[in-house]
Order: sequence, then structure tokens, then C-alpha cells
Amino acid sequence: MKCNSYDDFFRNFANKTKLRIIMLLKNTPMSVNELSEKMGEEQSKVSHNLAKLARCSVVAVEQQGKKRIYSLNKETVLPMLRLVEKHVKKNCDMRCKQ
Amino acid sequence: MKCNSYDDFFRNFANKTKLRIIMLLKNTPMSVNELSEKMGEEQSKVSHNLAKLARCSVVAVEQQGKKRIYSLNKETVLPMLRLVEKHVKKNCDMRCKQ
DNA sequence: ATTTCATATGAATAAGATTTCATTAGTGGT
DNA sequence: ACCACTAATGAAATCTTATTCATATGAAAT
Repeated sequence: MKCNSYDDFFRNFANKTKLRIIMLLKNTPMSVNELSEKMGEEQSKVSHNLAKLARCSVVAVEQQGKKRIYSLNKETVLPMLRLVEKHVKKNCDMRCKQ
Repeated sequence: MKCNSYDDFFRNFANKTKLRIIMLLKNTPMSVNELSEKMGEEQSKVSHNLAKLARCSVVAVEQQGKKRIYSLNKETVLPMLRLVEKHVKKNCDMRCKQ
């Protein structure tokens, strides 16, 4: 199945696990295991989440030996994050996280 | 309560009802009833959804007589929508809606 | 061909979000 | 003060999404 509506797309950012993955991939592409370890989360959980991110092209995959390296679609995601950051600074609570 | 994390913020776009409200407010500010009628949705549903949008400053409210007029925070929302539109055009399925 | 490492998948469960329905609370007019 | 109109609220029910756990699949090495 594919990402085929705006809300589908935004769901990839409306969840802490996915957002954490996104933040980690901002710096460098990683395999599922690497992510899993850095996050202290189960492999399966990370994999399920990556699947959703991938089907909306928020991340891309590339096979490298046994590993599958996931990387962020920076073209869309970075400006997106910048927008929100700005918004939050301007409008949101001091208690804002992240 | 206030919008205090990125995922909180994005949840306002990760749902068809909220997105419909946003789209309607793009053109013109409206009262709860007006939205409710245009959408063919219950007043209470619209109100609940507006409350969430408002607490993240995605919309703003202004009292006008008995009515409360909701308007879109265009500064954040318009560029956001543009980004997604572009992303969807480039990456997503032909079956893409909206 | 077998083993090992790496990841994906499916189904059941758990968690979370949205909607509904009934009710309450404001605002202005009479 | 009362009425009509407009909108907000709370709790229960429903719907959706995420997580977990067990298992399957794929890729390379031996």
C-alpha cells in the first residue's frame, strides 16, 4: 500500500517513535539494527515504523550486503522541521519538548 | 493543556476532519456553525477538533457577538501545505487524493 | 546446503485518538 | 430575568494506530 493522502503523510510525524527515527537519520543514514540500538527499542518495532516512513517516501532504503540502510528524504523533511521549529518557538508553550 | 511536542503539533494534520477544516479556513475565517454546515458534520465534532487545532495555534479564535470566528494561522500552515503538495507530486502514488 | 546475521511480516493485544451524545456555559436580545 | 442562539465540555463508545511476540524471509559466508 502507498501513501495517498495528506493525513497519511502527516501521520509519519505525529508519533514519537517515528519522529525519533527521523531525528536520528538527520545526521547519518543507518541500518535497522543501528537505529534499534541507539533507540533502545526492539528491532521489530523500528522495522514496522520504518516501513510506514518508507511507504510515504519520508525515508529511502538501500540494500548494502545483509543490511538495509535507511536515509532521510531531506528535501522534504528538513524544511518541514524548520517550519515547525519556528512555529513552536513563536506560538507554543515554554515547556515545549524537542 | 498546550501543544508541547512536535508530534502533538503534527497530529493536527494527520486526520481528515482536521485537514478539511484547515482547507475550508484557507479561504475565509468562519464560525463553528458555518464550518459544521459546510462539512455536514456535527457541531460538537467540529468544536472538539477546533479545540485541538487552537491549542497548537494552527487556528486562532476571535469572539464576534455570539459567534466565535476561527481563522487559519497562514504563516505556518500555508508553507506547510505547499511542502507536502510538492512532496506528494514528486513521490506519491497517482491515486493521491486532495 | 547449512548456518548466521539482518530484517520483514502477520496476528493478537494494547494504547491512543476521534466521535457521539447529552449536557452545560456563554452572549446578546427582549 | 428569560429566551434563543452559539459554542464548549465530559464521559462513554468506537475506531485507528502502534507495539509486541513469534515466526518467516533474504543475503552472504563457509
